[in-house]
Amino acid sequence: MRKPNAKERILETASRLFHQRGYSEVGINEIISEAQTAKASFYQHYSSKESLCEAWLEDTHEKSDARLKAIIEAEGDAVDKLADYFDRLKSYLINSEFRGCPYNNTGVVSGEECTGIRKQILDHKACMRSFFRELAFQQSGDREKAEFTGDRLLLLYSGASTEAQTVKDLWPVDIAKAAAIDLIQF
Amino acid sequence: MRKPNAKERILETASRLFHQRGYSEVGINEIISEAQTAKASFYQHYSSKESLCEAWLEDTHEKSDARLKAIIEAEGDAVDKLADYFDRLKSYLINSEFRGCPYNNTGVVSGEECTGIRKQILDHKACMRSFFRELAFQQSGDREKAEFTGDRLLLLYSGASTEAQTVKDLWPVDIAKAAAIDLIQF
Amino acid sequence: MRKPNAKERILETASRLFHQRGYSEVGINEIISEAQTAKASFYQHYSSKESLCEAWLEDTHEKSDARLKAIIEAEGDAVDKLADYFDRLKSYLINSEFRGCPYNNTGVVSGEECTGIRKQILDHKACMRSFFRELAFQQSGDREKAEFTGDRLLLLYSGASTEAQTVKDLWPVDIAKAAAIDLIQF
Amino acid sequence: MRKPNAKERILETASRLFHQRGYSEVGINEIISEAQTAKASFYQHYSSKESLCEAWLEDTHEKSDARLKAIIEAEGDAVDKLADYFDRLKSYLINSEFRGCPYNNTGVVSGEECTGIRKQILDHKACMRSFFRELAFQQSGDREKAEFTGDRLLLLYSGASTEAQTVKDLWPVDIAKAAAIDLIQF
DNA sequence: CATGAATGAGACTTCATTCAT
DNA sequence: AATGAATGAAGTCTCATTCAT
Repeated sequence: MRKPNAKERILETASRLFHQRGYSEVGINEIISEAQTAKASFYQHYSSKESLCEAWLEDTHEKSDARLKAIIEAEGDAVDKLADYFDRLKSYLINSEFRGCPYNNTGVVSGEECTGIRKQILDHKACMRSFFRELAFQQSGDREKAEFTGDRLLLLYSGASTEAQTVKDLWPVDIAKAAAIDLIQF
Repeated sequence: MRKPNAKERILETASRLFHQRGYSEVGINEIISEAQTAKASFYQHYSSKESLCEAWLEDTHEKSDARLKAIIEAEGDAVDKLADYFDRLKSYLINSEFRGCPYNNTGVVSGEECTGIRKQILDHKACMRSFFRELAFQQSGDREKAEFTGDRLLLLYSGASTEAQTVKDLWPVDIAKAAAIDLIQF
Repeated sequence: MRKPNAKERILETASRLFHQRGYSEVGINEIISEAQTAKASFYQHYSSKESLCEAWLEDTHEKSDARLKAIIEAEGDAVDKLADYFDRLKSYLINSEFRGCPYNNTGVVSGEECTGIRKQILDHKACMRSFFRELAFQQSGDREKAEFTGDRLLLLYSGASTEAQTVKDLWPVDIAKAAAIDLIQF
Repeated sequence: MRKPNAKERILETASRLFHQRGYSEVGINEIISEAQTAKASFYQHYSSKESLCEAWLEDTHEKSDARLKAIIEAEGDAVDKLADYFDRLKSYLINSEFRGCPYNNTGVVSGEECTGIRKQILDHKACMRSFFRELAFQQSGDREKAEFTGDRLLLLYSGASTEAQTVKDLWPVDIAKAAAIDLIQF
C-alpha cells in the first residue's frame, strides 16, 4: 500500500475535503476514513480538528505565498503579471468548482475563539495585500500611490472571488481583471 | 403568558443568530431556547431549518431591497448616494460586529442541494447588481457604460464587505468608497 | 367540495392508510391532512388515535361479518363456498398489495394495554372461527366434528394469509385452498 | 466498570425488546438505556436501527436453523419429530408470552424499502418451508408428495403461531399439531 | 362544528474527543 | 505509532394531544 505517512495522508485528505465542502461541513470521521487512519492516530498528530484546520491553512498559505513571490520576482510588465494573476484565478475557480477562497470560507464558520485559525487568515490576507501593493509599486514606482492602488486591487480580487463563488460563473473575474488593469495603469 | 406569536419570535431570533454566527453554526435547539418556544412549535411554522433560513434571507432581502429602492428614487446626486451607501455599510458593519453579508456567509455553508437558499442568494445578488448599475446610470445617463461601471462597483462593494468581515476593520470600506466615487465619475 | 361529513372522511382515510401501511406507521397528521380536517375536529369525533383504530376495526368487522353471513346463508355446497372464500382471499390480497389481515397486523403493534383494540381483534377472530365451524357443519352435519374441522380450516386460512403477506405471493393461498377442500370433505 | 463489550449487550437487549414488543415499538433510547451504553457506542457497532434489526433476525435465524437441523438429523420417526416440534412451539410461546414469530411481526412493520430486513425474513421463511418438506419426505420417501405435504404443514404452523399470538392461548397449536400429524401420515 | 397555534416527550443520528490496549 | 471501542453533548425532526378562539 502507498502509505507514505499517516500525518501527510491526513493533511492531504483534509485539504481536499475542507476546500471542497468547507471546514464546518467535514467531520473527523470522514477524514480519517478517507485517509485510512485510526481515530487515535489522528489525535497523535493533531491535537484537534481546529489544529488540523490551522495546518491546512498554513500549508495552503505556503504554497500560495510561493506563487505570489514567483510572480513578483519574475521578469516582465506589472500589467501582464496582473492579467496573468486573474487568469490563474479563473483556472483555479474552474478546477475547484467555484469554491472560492479557503480563508474567507473558513472565516465565516470559525468564531473569534479560534485564535489559531484567525491568525492564519489574517496572515494570509496581509500577504495578499502586500502582493497587490508590490505589483502596483512595480508599475508606478511610487510607494505611496502603490499602497493606495494595491488596496483597491485587493478589493477587486476579493469581490471577484466572492461573487464568482456565489454565482458560480466567471464574469466577476473578467470584470475585475479589466478594472484592475485600468486601475494599475492609472 | 405573553407569547403572542411564536413564528415571529422564531424568525427574529434566528435572524439574529444566523447573522451573528452563521447558518451552519446555529442549531434549532438554540433558536427555540432563545425564542422560548417548543420544538414542535417551530416545525409547525417552518418545515425545516433550511426553510427557516430561506424565510430569514427573504425577510432580509425585502428590507434591503426597500432601502436600495429608497436610495435610487431619492433626489440628489448619484455620487452622494454612492458615498451614502458606503457610509451606511460602515454603520452596518459596526452594528453587526463585522459579520458581513448574510448571503455570502450562507452561500459558503449551503450546498447545491439547498435550492431554496441558493435562489434567495442569487435573487439578492441580482438586485445588488441592478442597484449599482442603476446608480451608475443616474450619473452617466449611458446605459451601456452604466452596466460596465455598475459591475465594477458591485465588486468593490463585495470585496469591501468580505475584507472588512475578515479583518474586522473598516479600512476596506473606506478604500472601496473612494474607489467607487472615482469610478462612477470616470 | 364533496365533504359529506368530517367524521366519515376521517374514518375512510384512516381505514385506507391503516390498512396500507399499518396502524403504527400512520400518524394523526397524515390522516387529518388527507381527510382535509382540522386537528381539533378529529378529537371532536375520536378521543384518541387508539379509538379511531377501534372504529376502523369495528367498521371492517361489520363489513366482513356481513360477507361471512351471506356466504353461510347462501344456497349451495359447502365445498364450493369454501373454494369461493379462498378465491376471494386471493383477490383481496392482490387488491391490497398483500397487506394481509388488519387484525393480525394491528395486534402486532398494539400492546396489552390497548383493551379496546384487543377486544375488536378477539371478537373478529371468534367470528372467523364460527364461520369456518359453520361451514364445516354445513358439509358434515356433525356438530362435534365440525368444530374440529373448522378450527383446522381457520389455521389454514390464517397461515395462508400471513405467509402470502410475507412472501407477497399467492402460492400459500392456493395450498391452503387445496388443503381446506381436502379437509372439509374428510 | 464491568462493561466488557457493548455490542453484545446491545444485541441481547434489542433481541429481548424487539421480540417482546415489536421492532417499531422499541426505540434506540430504550435499548441503550437498558444495555447501559452511550448512544454513540450504539452507532459505532450498528449503522442504524434497521441494521440492528437485521443483526437480531440473523442471530435468531442462526439459532433457529441449528435447532431445525438437529431435528432433521436426529434419529427417529418423522411423526414424533413433528409432534416434538409443535410441543417446542408451545413451550416457546409460553416463555415468550405469546409474542409469536419475530419474522412475521417484523415484516408487518417494515416496508419494502427495508431490503435487508426483508431478505432475512424471506430467507427464514424459505428455511422453514424446507424444514417441513424435509420432514414430510422423511415420512413418505416421496419427494413430490413431500413438497405438497410440507407446504401444508408450514401453513398449519404459521396459522397456529399467528392465532396463538392473537388469542394468547395454546389451543391453535394443539389443533395444528393434531392436523399436522394426520397430514404427514396421509 | 371548525380552526390552527402550541406543546412535552421522544424519535433517529452525528459530533469531536478520550481511553485502555 | 497504531488501534477501535466508548462517550456526553448536540444535531434535526415527529409524535399524539390540548388549548384558546
